[in-house]
Amino acid sequence: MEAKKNTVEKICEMQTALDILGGKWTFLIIYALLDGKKRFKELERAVTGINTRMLVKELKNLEDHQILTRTAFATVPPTVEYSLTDKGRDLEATMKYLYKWTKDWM
Amino acid sequence: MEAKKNTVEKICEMQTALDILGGKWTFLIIYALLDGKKRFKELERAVTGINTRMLVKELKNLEDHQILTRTAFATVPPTVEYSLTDKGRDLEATMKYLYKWTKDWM
DNA sequence: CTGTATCCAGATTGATACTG
DNA sequence: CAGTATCAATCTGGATACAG
Repeated sequence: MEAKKNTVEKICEMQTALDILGGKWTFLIIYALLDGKKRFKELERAVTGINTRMLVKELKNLEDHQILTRTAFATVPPTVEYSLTDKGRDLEATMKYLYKWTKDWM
Repeated sequence: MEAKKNTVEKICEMQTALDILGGKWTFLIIYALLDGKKRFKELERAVTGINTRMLVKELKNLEDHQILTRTAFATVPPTVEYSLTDKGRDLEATMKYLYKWTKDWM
């Protein structure tokens, strides 16, 4: 019989998740991809204020953790599409409630 | 007639919220307070890995934004209690889904 | 278009020591 | 217990310049 996890244990688990998701831009990038795949430039436009260097870095981070996938096409000029994996899309509920909170309180 | 907000606009709104919530420890502190008020030392123990300086700073930040309240009692030694406001407690759904995601995928 | 590389200033974080 | 103070290390932002 498994004991119910206490708050401290839950926080430790969430810490692992927030190591990945806790970046300054991470949530916003995921949110931007919820309505479908986007190209690099589209993301740069969607996530207002981010710069190229940070976007590259965050995308790499999220790809490393299988939250999104990167697909490159050998076109000229290059086309690269980013889209959420199942793991990434599963954050939709979290995002939806975070946005609701934003609307209600900000 | 109000047009439906597009993703870019929503991201801009969420940016304001994430300016407050996006700190490295913010979500964890709020999560720790969801099951009731806690003292400074209790929070320090609950949020594994945080140090005094950051906890002070984040608590101040969250208090400034009316997400939690700070109540000091003139005892020896001092007692200070932190608890969520309605605004803070309204993040419960977001937290619940974030924890669910953590359990499912980490 | 999709990045990489570099420089630099400023903000954030962490460890430690100390106060009332 | 509940913080403050201080210093060093790390992270981040913004402006370029440039490559495939």
